[in-house]
Parts: sequence; structure tokens; C-alpha cells
Amino acid sequence: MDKTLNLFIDFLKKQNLKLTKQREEVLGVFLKTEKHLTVEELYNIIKKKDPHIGQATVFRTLKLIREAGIATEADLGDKKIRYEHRYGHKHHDHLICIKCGRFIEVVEPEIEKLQNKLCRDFRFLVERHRLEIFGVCQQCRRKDRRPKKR
Amino acid sequence: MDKTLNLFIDFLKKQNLKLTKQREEVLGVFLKTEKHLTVEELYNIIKKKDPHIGQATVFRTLKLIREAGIATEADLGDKKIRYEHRYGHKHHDHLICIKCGRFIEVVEPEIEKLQNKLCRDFRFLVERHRLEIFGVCQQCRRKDRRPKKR
DNA sequence: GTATAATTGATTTTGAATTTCAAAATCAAA
DNA sequence: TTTGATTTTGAAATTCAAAATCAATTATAC
Repeated sequence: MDKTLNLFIDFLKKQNLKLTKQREEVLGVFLKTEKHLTVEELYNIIKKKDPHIGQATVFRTLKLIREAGIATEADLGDKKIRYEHRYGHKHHDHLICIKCGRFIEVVEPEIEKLQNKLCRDFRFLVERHRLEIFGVCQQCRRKDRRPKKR
Repeated sequence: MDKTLNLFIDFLKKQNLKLTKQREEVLGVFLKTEKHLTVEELYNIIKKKDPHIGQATVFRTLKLIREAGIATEADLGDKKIRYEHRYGHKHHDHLICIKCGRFIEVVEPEIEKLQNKLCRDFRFLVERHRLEIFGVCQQCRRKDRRPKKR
């Protein structure tokens, strides 16, 4: 947490930006919340602690947090931009259930390796990547197989 | 092309929907255009041939085309939904340049295999997946290295 | 043909993302 | 301190693609 905060402070300094209490609070709550949050969701959480904070501040700070490399955007199928932080999480991909919206975080180092190789072949300098696999999760498949008795 | 049209007709029948000349035209132009199109872009192309067509029709038809499995959504970084058709294209992933927006279509069968294995391990029934790698393409890297002479 | 059900397209509405701008806060220099 | 330049904030407005609405039109089964 403090390590991540310092990372953020360093980033802000580099950009000639200041660490304000709002920015610190947005980062703090964001890191504490283990969810893939939209701007609005995070805003609603923070509003409870500090009713004076504005949506625009949350929006802007979340953007800074992403630029600082502390968060990544995730797309879980709805149209909203979701942010997930990396504090306590390594890079991972997503299996996303199209029935229930549930998602599973997965890592397959072999896939990562092959991706990097692929990019080298194209002389392509990777910054980040995103792999989303859409389908039906185990629970929903079971439900489909055994529909409600009547 | 005709094969794809038949696919679409079958899909429509299954849903109790009708094949209209508008729907046929939208599909036809969409398949002919080798681009990752937004609704608006496709609308503008079709409008030239048939000025009476409405944007809503293109929007709705594109959605049907996707539901029929003929197109997939692609996300090239801007916020707009882009559609790409599969006619003459196998499944592929994208390398997307964050400098110039250019993208490269790539396939790595080993990655596909590993993805499928991963899903089997999680008893996850794959419908589709999307892999986007963001970074800097070869051309832009060259430019960065040799900035304009002065 | 007629009934009925779906489709169309101009238009409006929605909603998330983003911008605007005046007020407030920050901070270095006087 | 006080000042002045600069940044930040937050309420509100704007933007713009996506989606919904609805009366008029069209396709299809009967």
C-alpha cells in the first residue's frame, strides 16, 4: 500500500502534479476495494466517507492512477470502463461468463511467453496486453443441464 | 459471400426475423469492406448507395450480424464499437500501435491451444476470445529513434 | 387479397465519458 | 505573512455513441 502510494507520488512529481488529500483518498479506497470498479462505483464508495468529493475528481484521479501503471482497464462485457488495481495482484487474464457475469482471473505463463515471442517477431514493443475469454462458467453450465424441476 | 448470406438467412429464420433488402445490403457492403468498421462508418458508406437507409437500421443489422456469428466486435482503443467480419478471415488477434493506431492481425496456433486447455481446466465453455496487445509498432519505433533532422 | 407481425427510419432518449469554469487550495518568492 | 502564479476541485454542462420510441411501411402466412 505505502509502496504503491510512493509509486503514485513519484509519478505525480514527474508530471509536476501534486498529491492532494482527494487524490490520496481516491487511491486509498481504490486499492482497498477488491473489485473491478467503474468510475461511478468508486465515486459512490468514496462519497460515503467524504460527501464533498466530486465525480470529476474520481474520474481524473483514476486516469492518473492508470497512467502511473498502478491500475489497468478491464472490459467485462458491459460498455463501462472498469479499473482493476495491481496491488496484491499479478498480471492475469480473464475468463468471463456471458451468463452470470462472473469472471475468473487466470495466468498461463506459457501464453505470456508466446505472446512476447510473437511481438519480437513483429519488432513490436509491448506495453501491455489484454486477453479476455468469453464463455459459460462451470456453474452456469450445470444449471443449463439441470433446469428447474416443475 | 453467398455462403455467409445463407448463414445469415438461416439465423434470421431461426429467430423469426425476415430478410429485407436493407439487411441484405448492410451485410453485403459490410462483407465487402475490409476494415474494422464502426456503425457510423458503415452507415456513411451505405448511404452513398442508398440515401434512404437509416442509421438505426445499420446499427440493428450489425448487431444481428454479430449475433449470427458472422462478425466480432473489436476494440482498437477508441471508445467506439468496431465490427470486423470473418469472411475471408480466420480468427486472429491484434497487435495495436498506441502511437499511430495501426494494427496487425496475428495468429499463433500455440496460444490458441493453450487457451483452450486453460478453459478445459476450469470447465469453462469458450464462446469467443479476444487478445489485444498494445505497444509500439516497428515503424513508430524507427521514427522515435531518428527524430526529425534540424 | 387480408390479417398480422416484423421492419424501417426519423427522432428522441439515455448514460457514461469528458470538459468547462469559477471558486478554492497550494506553494514559492517577496 | 502576503502576494501572485499555478494547480486542483467539484458542480454542472456538454459530448456523442448506443439504444429506445413510434408511426408509417413492408413482408409473409393464411
